[in-house]
Amino acid sequence: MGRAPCCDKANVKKGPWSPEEDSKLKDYIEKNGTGGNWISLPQKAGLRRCGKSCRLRWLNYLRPNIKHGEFSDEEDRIICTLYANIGSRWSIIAAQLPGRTDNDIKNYWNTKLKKKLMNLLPQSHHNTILPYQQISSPLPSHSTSFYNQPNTSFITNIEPISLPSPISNPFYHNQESLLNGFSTNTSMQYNSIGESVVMFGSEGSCCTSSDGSLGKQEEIMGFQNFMQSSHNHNKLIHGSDGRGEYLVDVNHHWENEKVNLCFGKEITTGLDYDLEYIKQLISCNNGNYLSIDENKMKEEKSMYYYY
DNA sequence: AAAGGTGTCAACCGCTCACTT
DNA sequence: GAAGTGAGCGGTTGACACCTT
Repeated sequence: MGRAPCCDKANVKKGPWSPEEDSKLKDYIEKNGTGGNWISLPQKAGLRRCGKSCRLRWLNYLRPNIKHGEFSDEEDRIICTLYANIGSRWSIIAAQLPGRTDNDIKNYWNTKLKKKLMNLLPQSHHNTILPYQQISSPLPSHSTSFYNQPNTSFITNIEPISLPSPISNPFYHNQESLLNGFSTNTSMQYNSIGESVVMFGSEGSCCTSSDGSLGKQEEIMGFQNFMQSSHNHNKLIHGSDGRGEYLVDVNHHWENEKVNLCFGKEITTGLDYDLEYIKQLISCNNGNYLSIDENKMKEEKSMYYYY
């Protein structure tokens, strides 16, 4: 049985929006809100448009604080980093760029940024800008050097975008001063990697028990302590494990309870990483939480801390 | 100047997910 | 639990602008 259409296709207008239609939609939503029902909105607003079309027009063009125009180098960097880590989850990437829409970012990536990166990379590196899931070769072990990890290592080293260089890469050295607020009363190991990254856990293995559970708990505790520090809000956290990498913006209003909730749920599920990660991003306070999959926690893992 | 090629981006399509009945 | 429904998402399309020959 096919699905019922969301609107009467024969009686809705398609194609570009006229200024009059824009005005009607904007006026209606400003006065009445969306009412949580896009399907009925066009009729109420006096528009011969599909509800989905109205929603898209509002979200991508009419709503307040939409940013149009050139993307900054910083925005480029964030897009590249997130794309390398989570792939084409444009809505999640958009959530990290205030004023930008997923459609905008998607178009920008497909038409400009991807080419920009390609032009900067030698042919042999072109596959490295693919998100992790699309890379056919296995993810290198964390026992290898930082810049041997795919994607993120070179992406985070761009300012503006530049090539990865194992020789010139300055990231891999310890720097205790980055660990402000990070409690060392757990036995969790950590490394700091240059001025941009702090790695939670050890490179080879951060587990302190054979099954990894204790190390995991300690890692979480350490992470929580770290995040509770006033020094460490509004930062990007990059986590990685044997199969994937992920990165989240740490909300300024990070709360301990939410961290517990988030971690606790994740640790007991063992579900597919990507799915759960996305769910966490969506469900946890504007998508600003880190998720960890238990099965993957048992593998080599680390979290990197960007600022 | 005209034709063809390319780039850009707004909008559409079809799908999944979450929620309700 | 199954079916129905709406919201939201990512991939794709198509119209238009601009560039090249």
